[in-house]
Amino acid sequence: MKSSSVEQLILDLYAQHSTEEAHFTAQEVYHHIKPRLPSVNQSTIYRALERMTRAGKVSVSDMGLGAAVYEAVGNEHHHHLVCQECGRVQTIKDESVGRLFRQIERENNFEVLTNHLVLFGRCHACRSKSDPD
Amino acid sequence: MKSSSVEQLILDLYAQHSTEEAHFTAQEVYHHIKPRLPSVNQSTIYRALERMTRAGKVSVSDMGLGAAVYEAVGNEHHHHLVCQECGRVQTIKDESVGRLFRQIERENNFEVLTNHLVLFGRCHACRSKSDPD
DNA sequence: CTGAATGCAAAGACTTTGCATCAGC
DNA sequence: GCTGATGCAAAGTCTTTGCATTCAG
Repeated sequence: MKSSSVEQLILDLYAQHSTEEAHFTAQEVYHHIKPRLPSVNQSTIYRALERMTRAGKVSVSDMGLGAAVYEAVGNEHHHHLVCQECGRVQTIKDESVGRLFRQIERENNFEVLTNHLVLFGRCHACRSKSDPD
Repeated sequence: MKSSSVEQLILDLYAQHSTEEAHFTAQEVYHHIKPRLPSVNQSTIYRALERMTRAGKVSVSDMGLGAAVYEAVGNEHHHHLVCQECGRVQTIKDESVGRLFRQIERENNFEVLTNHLVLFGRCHACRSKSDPD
């Protein structure tokens, strides 16, 4: 099936950014697309993102921003560490995560579809600042 | 520091449920507390939950309900598998998750504070139904 | 022609906030 | 009296939805 023009623009947006850093809220996607397609409406963005999520083209997750973030689904899975104090986001590539998911699938008879793990905590800088162990 | 009466009622609510199943949205907490403390206001619940989260008494996570869910922080960490098709929630206790978190902490110099992992996917029943591998 | 995608406007849901009041120390 | 907690009402965001229109096959 051919993608709608909006879907293509969304994919272009992701293509313009490094895979690991490209995670946008629906609102951010909207503000990026709007200048390229001035007639576009917010609801169209929400509907396109939902369609693409169902189709496995993008994944959605909660990074603690009060809004869902979407990113393109690529071959390389990666995960994020979000600092609750300074908001810094670190990207980690960790095969261990995939291994754990496979193990959980086996042990629980459950197909894990989450492919983007977001963990919250405190980054090194914030730990050094407030609580020098 | 002494807890406010609202905090105590919230803790009571969690005490009344098995630790593993007690995850409520702020709205659900409100509707549980309201009959016990009719004067209570929604904003008080939100403020109490935020305070308790900061104090490490409850943890917050996104279970795909469109609202944050809060649960009491206990000694035993547990995690949830949420079926995207039927909504079923499975609880898993998995030391592997804790081990992975510790490993991520070491490798990334980051203190992981997330202690409740939520993974989305398809449960056994839904897999059998729609896609008998 | 028919189903999917879109625009538009409105509504819905969750959450936050400013301000006044109240309670505890 | 001061600080934190609460009530109240309003606003702010994010997101969904109903309906009419347009687009593609």
